[in-house]
Amino acid sequence: MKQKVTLKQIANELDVSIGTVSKALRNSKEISEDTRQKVQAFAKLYNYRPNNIALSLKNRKTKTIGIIIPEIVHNFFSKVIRGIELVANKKGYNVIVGLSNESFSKEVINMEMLANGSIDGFILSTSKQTMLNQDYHHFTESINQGMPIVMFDRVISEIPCDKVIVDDFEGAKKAVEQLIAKGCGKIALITTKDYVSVGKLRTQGYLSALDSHKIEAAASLILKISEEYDSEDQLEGLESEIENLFKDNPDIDGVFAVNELYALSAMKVARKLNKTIPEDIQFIGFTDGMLAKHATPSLSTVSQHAQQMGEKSAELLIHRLEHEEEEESYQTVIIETELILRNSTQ
Amino acid sequence: MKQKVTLKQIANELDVSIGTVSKALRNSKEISEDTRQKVQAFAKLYNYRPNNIALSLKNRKTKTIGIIIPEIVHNFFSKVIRGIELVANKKGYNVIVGLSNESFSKEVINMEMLANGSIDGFILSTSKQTMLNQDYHHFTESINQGMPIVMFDRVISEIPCDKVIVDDFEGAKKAVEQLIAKGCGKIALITTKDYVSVGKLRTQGYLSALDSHKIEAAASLILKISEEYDSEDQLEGLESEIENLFKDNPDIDGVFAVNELYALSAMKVARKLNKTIPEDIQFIGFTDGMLAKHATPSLSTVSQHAQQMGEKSAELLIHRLEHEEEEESYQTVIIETELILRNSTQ
DNA sequence: TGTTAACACGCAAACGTTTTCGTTAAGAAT
DNA sequence: ATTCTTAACGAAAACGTTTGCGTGTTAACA
Repeated sequence: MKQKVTLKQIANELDVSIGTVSKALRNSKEISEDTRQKVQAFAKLYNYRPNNIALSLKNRKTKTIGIIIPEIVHNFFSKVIRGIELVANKKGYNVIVGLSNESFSKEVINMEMLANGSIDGFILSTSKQTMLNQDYHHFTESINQGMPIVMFDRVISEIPCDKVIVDDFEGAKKAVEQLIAKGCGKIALITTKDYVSVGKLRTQGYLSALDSHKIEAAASLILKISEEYDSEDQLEGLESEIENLFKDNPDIDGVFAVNELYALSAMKVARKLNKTIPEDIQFIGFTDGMLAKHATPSLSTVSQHAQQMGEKSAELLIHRLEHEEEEESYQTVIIETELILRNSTQ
Repeated sequence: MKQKVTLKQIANELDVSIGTVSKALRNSKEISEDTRQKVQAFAKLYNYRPNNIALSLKNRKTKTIGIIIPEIVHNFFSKVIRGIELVANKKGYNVIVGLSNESFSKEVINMEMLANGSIDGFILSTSKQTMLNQDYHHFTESINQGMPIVMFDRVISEIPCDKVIVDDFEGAKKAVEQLIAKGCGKIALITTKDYVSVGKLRTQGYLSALDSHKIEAAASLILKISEEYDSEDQLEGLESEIENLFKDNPDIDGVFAVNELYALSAMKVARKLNKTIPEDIQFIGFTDGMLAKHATPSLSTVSQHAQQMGEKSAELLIHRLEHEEEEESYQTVIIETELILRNSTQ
C-alpha cells in the first residue's frame, strides 16, 4: 500500500527543501529548470496530489458547497441537486448534502456541523417545521459569520440572502386559467396547510385566476391536506379526504393540485367514482416529476424546472463566494414555470 | 459581522496561551478550576466551535464519506443516499456526493477530486461506462492508498472491498416463478445489455426459473434494451421495441422487466394492443420505486430495500474506518429482495 | 580584484488544532 | 536551608500547504 506522498517526502528524497518542491511543482520562476524537471518527474511518478485539507486550511476556502434539503427521495429535490452539482463541479466545487427530513432540529444540527469550516456557503430549502416555528436564528447566524446562503423554492423573505424561486403564484394562475379555458366551471383546489409558503402562493394564484374570470371561490372546494398524509404509506388518508371532497361536491369538473401526489390521488379517486378523465373532470398538478408522465392518463403539470433552479442557485452562491469584496446586494431570481399539457386535460 | 472565533483569539483576550485554552475547553485536569471556568464562559459567549478543517488536518480524518453514484434523479439511488446519510449522521459523519452521470471519466475525476484528503472512504455504485470499459484502475488506486471503498448494487467482483448487493438472481427467479404459479406459460423478459452486472444476473434468474419448471426459454422472448433508450425523453424508441416484441409473440401472457420503466412501458404498450392486465397478461418489474405504486394498474415488483442497502453500506464503511488496525477480511452483504404483489398480477 | 546583480534555493510564518514536554513557583518534606 | 513534589501553565511540534524574504553562489562588469 503506497500511501499518499507529501511535499515533505519528496523534499527528503530529492534533498531539497519543502518550499523548493512546492515552487517547482507550481512552475515558479525561482526554481532552476533542472530541479524543476527533477521534482516534477518524481511527483508524477509517485502521483503526487496536494492535500485538499491542508489547502483548505491555508486558503480558508474549502471549495465545497453545503446543501440542506428536507428530503432527498423526491424528484424535485434530486433534480435541484443535479443542477447544483453540475455547475459546482464545473467550477471546481464539491457538494456536501445534509437532510433535514423536514425537522427543525435536524436542519440546525446539520448546518452547525457544516458551518465550522467544512464549507464555503449554503444552498438550502427550508424544512416545514422551520417555517412553522418561524425560528430562523441558524440562518441569521450563518450569514452574520460571513457564510453566504442561497435559498431556493421554500424561502424566507425576512432573511437577507440570494433566493431562487419559481413563480408559484403565476404558475398556479396559469394552470387554473387553462382549466377555465377548457371549460371547467367548478374547480377544486387540493393544497397544503398555509404555513408552507409555496402552498400559500399557489393557493393565491388559484384564487386570482378564479377572480379574474368572475368565478366565485368557494371554501368547500378548497381542500387543505395536513402533512401527516404526505408520507408514501399514508395514501389511504389522503384519498379518503379527497373522496369526501368529491362526494360533497359532485359537480366538480376541474382539479388543481399543488403537487403530483395530490393530483394523482385525486385522479385515482375520480376513476373510482366512475368519472372519466378528461371528459368529466380535468386535472392539473404542480411540479413536473416522474409520476406525471407515466400516470394514466398522463397528468398535465406546471413544470418548475428544478434542475435550472439548482444551476442558478449554484451560480449565485459561487459568484458571491468569488466576489466577496464587492458586497453586491442580494437578488431574487424567479424561474419561469411552464405548463405541460398531457392527457388529464382536454 | 462577528467572524468565527479561534483559540488564538480567546488566548489573546484572556492572556493565556493557546494550549491552555484548548486544554481548558477539553476539561483537562492540568488546568485550574479558575481559568477553566473563565475560558469556558468566554468560549460560550463567543460561540466558539473548533474548526473542522484544522481538526481534519491534525487527525488525518475528515469524518466525511464520499458517495459516487451514476445518477441522483432516480428513486433507487436517492433512497440509498438517504440510508447512508441516516447512519452516517448518527455516527457524526457527513456525506459528500459526486455524480458520474454513467460516465467513466466523470467517475474518475470525481473520485480524484475527493481522494486528496477530502474524505475518509467511498461508497459507490459503478457507472455503466466503467462496467463496459472494464477499467478499474481508479478503484484499485484508491484502495492501495488506504482509502477504503464499499460498493453497492453495481459491484465489481474483482475489486477487493466490502460489497452490498441485492440477490438479483434469486429476486428475478422469485418473480418469474410467481408468474408461472399464476398460470403464465409464455413469459417475456425485458432486460438491459449484458455488461450491466445486475441485468445479467436478473436474466439468469429468469432463465433458471423457467428451467426449473421445464419451460423452454426462447431467445425471441428476451428483449435487451440498449441504453440509449433509457433516458426519460426517449420513451418512443423503448416502446416501439416492446411493441415489436409483442407483435412477434402475440401469445405472451407474462412479462418480467428488470426495472420499473421497462415494466411500465410494457404495460402501456399492452394496453395499446388491447390486452387487459392482469387477465390477458401479467407484469412484474424489478426495483420498487415511485412509479410502481402509482401506475394503473399498480405494478407488482421486486423490492430491493434501497434504504437498507445504504444503511448497511455506511455501517460497513464506518466500521472499517474505525477499526483500521484490525484489517478484517472483506465481506459481501446480500440484502434480501421482497416480492410486492399489486394489481399487475393475478 | 572588488562590486554587483541575477539566480537558485532554504527558512520560517501562517492557517487552527491537539498534545507532549518542559518550566516555574509554591509548598512540603528532610 | 536544601531538596522534592506538585499544580498550573507555556512552548513547540505536528498535520500539509504556500509564499515572502533572506542568503549564498556564481558570473559579469568596472
